[in-house]
Amino acid sequence: MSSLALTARQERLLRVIEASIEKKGYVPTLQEMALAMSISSLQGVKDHLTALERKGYIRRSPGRRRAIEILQRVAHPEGNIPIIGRVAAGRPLLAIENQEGMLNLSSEFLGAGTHFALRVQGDSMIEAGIQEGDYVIVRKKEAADPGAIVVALLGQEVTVKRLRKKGKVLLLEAANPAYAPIPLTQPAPSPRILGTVVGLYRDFEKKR
Amino acid sequence: MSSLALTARQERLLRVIEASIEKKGYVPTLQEMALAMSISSLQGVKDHLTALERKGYIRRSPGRRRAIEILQRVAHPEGNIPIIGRVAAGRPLLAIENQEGMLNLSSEFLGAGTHFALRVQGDSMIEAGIQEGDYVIVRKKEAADPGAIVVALLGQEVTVKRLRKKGKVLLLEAANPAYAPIPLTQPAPSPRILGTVVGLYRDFEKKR
DNA sequence: TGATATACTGTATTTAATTACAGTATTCAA
DNA sequence: TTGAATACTGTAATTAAATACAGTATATCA
Repeated sequence: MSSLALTARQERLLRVIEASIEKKGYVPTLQEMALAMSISSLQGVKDHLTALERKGYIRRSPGRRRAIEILQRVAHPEGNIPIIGRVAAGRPLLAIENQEGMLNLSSEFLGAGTHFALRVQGDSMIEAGIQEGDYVIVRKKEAADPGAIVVALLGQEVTVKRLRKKGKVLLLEAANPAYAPIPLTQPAPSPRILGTVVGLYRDFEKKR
Repeated sequence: MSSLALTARQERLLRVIEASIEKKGYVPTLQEMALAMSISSLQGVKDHLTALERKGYIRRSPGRRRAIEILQRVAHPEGNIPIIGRVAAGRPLLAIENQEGMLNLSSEFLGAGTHFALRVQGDSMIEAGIQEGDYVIVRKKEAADPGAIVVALLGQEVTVKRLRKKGKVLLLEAANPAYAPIPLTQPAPSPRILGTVVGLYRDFEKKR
């Protein structure tokens, strides 16, 4: 199901169409697209649409007005958060290595900010009701308050821990007492907080 | 923000439009609406649209094609599951008494069937990782396999329990050993299974 | 080095889809 | 008891918007 890559202009147009559907609820006209893309001729827009259709991103019904069906989105819709499989430690700060899927939550539950979901491995937070296989919903944020459950990068590994303050030092503490707490002021590679856990989703059916 | 009530035909038309947007991604034409409504004249459809606009359910841009914006939905969109506050025991089988909000999950997580969400009260399932305040996502189903976590109606109360089979009798068992198991073959009022717990959502922020 | 894709401008034509007009039949509240 | 809203049929006129045609320029690949 891998589609051909889009050029910058083609992707831009697809985003314009997606934005109109998102905001207004209907497909824009060629003239509206041309305006949004700063193209004076409708033929320019049409060429892009033809390319988008050929590449499998949209489907048109010839002749009919505004009959563009989006088969494959490029922009994340509002409230759709990516489930990431692996977190890369390099630059940019949080590169999404392989996106495993999407989790859609209504935005009133998410609040502001950028979110991602992560599948929990291991049982270090079992005492806090977070089990292996659960998806934690994380808001990207490099600082957090003591007491909050955070996602932190320890070298190459990503862990879910509770942030604690012991005197003056911040600790990453597992809810399971079998794991030792890790001070945040550790020598290289220093642990880095990626975000705060704001939600949790568990699938009782597809859990393996 | 209370709008005027819709007649049966007006509501039907609004559902037709919503269905097209949901499925195809764009607004249907008057002729398509007429076909779906079994109306032979476009004027009939137009009259309904005028009524829908006057009542504040849609917004049209005069003259422009397929420029219908839905301001207020009547049907639950795909993947949007209602969070119910109270479950009524009477008829219909599961009347939604007061809807507290909506939880939107992408349908690949939900699978087929009708779903609703319920806020967990009490700690009877704490051992299974289900805490007070969590939202359990339930698929409506009157039967369940032993081992599944179910939502059952006990008289006027709704509880989350695990279904067990002991010999020939089915039991509703709390994960917390402090609670005694309840046999399903109990005298009146007999417990009734409302559905199977297929998912769980926890909000770490708004939890009170 | 010629073929093919991208990325447009500009005008003319066509048609899908809305709008307009003229009616009919019920129901319901003032 | 009449006026207003709902719920349509049927035809004709209009126009928003897609399509068609004829170009230009650049980049890339084989």
